[in-house]
Amino acid sequence: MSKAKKIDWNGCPTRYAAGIFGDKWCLVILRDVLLLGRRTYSDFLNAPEGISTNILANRLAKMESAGLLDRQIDPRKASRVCYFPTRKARDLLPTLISMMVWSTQYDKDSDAPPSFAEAYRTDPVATLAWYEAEVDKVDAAILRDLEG
Amino acid sequence: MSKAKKIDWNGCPTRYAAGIFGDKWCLVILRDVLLLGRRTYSDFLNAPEGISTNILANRLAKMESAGLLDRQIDPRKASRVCYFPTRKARDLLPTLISMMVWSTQYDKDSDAPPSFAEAYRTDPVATLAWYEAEVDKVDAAILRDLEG
DNA sequence: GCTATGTGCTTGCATATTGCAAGTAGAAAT
DNA sequence: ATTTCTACTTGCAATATGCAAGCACATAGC
Repeated sequence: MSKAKKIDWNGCPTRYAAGIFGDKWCLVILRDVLLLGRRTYSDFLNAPEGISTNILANRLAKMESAGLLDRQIDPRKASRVCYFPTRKARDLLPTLISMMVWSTQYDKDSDAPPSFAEAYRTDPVATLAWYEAEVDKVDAAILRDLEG
Repeated sequence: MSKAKKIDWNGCPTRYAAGIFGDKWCLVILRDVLLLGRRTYSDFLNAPEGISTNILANRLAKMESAGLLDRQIDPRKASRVCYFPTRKARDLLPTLISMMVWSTQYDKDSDAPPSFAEAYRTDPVATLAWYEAEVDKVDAAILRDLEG
């Protein structure tokens, strides 16, 4: 007899995106993994925002099953787990950057250098390419290390 | 394990953006007001997502005080209230659209026509300009009516 | 004026989600 | 052998949400 008025969050592109962006912790983890080179549980835990351990575990699982993070155990040090951004996550870089450009414009207390938004406005394609390359570099370095 | 080089700057634009994007209901209202021409409390209430009345009132107040919505009472019909997107909100259009392009790429059940993402990828500037113009048209029509 | 309806909320309460502190399990280091 | 490190899990109190109802004020029709 369940009325099950559960709405389908797929379909509408905004709703679908809200599945990740509509959660501040997912957003912060996305930033960490795409822009700050953080990869491990404790990396995320030690971010200044102060996520709590249960929420972190919950979000990492959620983002892994959403196909955004790739969970890999270090073969030479099994107590270490790395979360890598998938292509699907990397494809969110333009959105993240666009969001950050907006923030630097409207947040009076923003510490981000004006050069960031300026670079993006001058040449968005090149700026995005630079960030993409940075993600690649970080991933390559960590993977190289994992594989020996 | 070698220390991965971190992209480093002092502030946190992601956190600021998370104030709006990190809440699914704010995102939905933003979509409604920027892309679907919804302006009133009941417009938002009748959206298929089914926001509840207390949450809607709470988010409208939050978004108004965040400078995203401009609350205006119809001078000729005082029971009607319109929420207009501010410039600050309009400047989120590129982020919203970028997010939606990503969704249409990854949501298998997406309702959005492929032409949407295609148009954006072919000519992002023109596509954004078109959406901006749409917001202007809707606002102009409502304002013209309000002011007589 | 009197009633009905429309519009934009507020209130109360059950349920769900979160934050915090503590604990646990399996490596790894000493 | 014991401590520490890393990645979690668990329990519980606080907070946020969903749902239904109610409320204030404003037109609209009679």
